[in-house]
Amino acid sequence: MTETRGYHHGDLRRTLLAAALDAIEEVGPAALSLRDLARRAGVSHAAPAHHFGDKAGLLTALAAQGFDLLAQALSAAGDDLLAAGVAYVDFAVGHRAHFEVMFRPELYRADDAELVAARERAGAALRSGVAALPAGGDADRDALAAWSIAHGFATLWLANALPARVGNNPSKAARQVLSRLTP
Amino acid sequence: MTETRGYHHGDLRRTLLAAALDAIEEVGPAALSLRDLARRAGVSHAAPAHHFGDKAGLLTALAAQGFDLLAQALSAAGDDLLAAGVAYVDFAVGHRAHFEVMFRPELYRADDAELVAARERAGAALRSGVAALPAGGDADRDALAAWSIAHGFATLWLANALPARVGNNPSKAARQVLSRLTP
DNA sequence: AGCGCAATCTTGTCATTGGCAAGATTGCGC
DNA sequence: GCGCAATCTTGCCAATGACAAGATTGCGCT
Repeated sequence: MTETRGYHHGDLRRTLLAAALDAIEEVGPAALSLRDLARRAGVSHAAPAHHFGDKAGLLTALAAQGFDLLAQALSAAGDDLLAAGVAYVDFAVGHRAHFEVMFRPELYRADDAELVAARERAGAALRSGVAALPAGGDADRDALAAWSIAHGFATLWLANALPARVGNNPSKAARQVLSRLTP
Repeated sequence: MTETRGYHHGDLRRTLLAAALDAIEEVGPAALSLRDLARRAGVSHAAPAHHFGDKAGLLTALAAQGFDLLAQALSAAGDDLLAAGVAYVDFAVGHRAHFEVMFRPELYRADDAELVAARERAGAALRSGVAALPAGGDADRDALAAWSIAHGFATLWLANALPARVGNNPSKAARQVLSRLTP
């Protein structure tokens, strides 16, 4: 894969995205350095700019990829609200770098066409996850409540803000917390 | 207040913290520039370092201040769960800069003594807000669910991730969503 | 009153970074 | 096999964070 070591890298764009995920998990999306990515990929310091324009361009590509992965994860979880919520949290923990970029729109171009499309796919998957709710309630309110509780738990987990007693198994803890919504 | 314009500023520490809040609301906590703060305060580029050591030191002070303000806001909201939740969201929206720093521990020194104390005060206020819950449920789970839903809604609101139909009144929207927890 | 000293602030410097411009190399279409 | 555009490199500049060394000031102590 990375054996092509001529003047042309051959697969630099994907290599840079993968390196960015590693770097973001180490230092966070804000402290990401394009030059560091170039060093990790073994190319010159200006090579990334050709593929992504600037740092915001790279993060835009990463965010779009993230929304796409989230849409897939939510679709795979099916129509069960609890399963969708757990899938949401699992995605956040398992794709921490993607998740952290996705919900920091000041870091990327939120109006990018490809990104908007991916985000809408994820939104549709989210809505279909809460479609099968017990009738009688306000659907909008219930959907927003479900999204909020899953997103809040995931965010607090990633920020290391939760007390130790919650344990170290995000799926299990998330299932307990989310079950509060579906009595 | 800022009329003392001798060699010594007189109130530089507070001035820098206030300038930092403005700057963070404009460009986010990661893009904060110490040199920009120094320019806003009318001092030399190295002056901030004397009061805070480095950028992480300034953000640590800001986070501690934020947890303190949050503790006050939650205490003022009383023991009602819904009121506490709305107060949490109101704090996030009304003190956006503080809130964004507080839950990004990679930006500051999370083991700072003053900060740990303030965070524990906020945690205590949070727990007392959910203490008066209908008996029968798991208290830990209910507290975590309440925190998650309030935090998630606030985070999604700040990230501009919510659909337009939610409106532009965070308190009102938050009250509706939070009421899902207390039927 | 005045002296010393520490706190406060300034100037100067260096490595790192993002971004731009110009040039080198390569692979692909014709 | 030729031209050309895509890809990558080298070189450069301004901005930044951090550090060192020096200037200025106010406060405590005698």
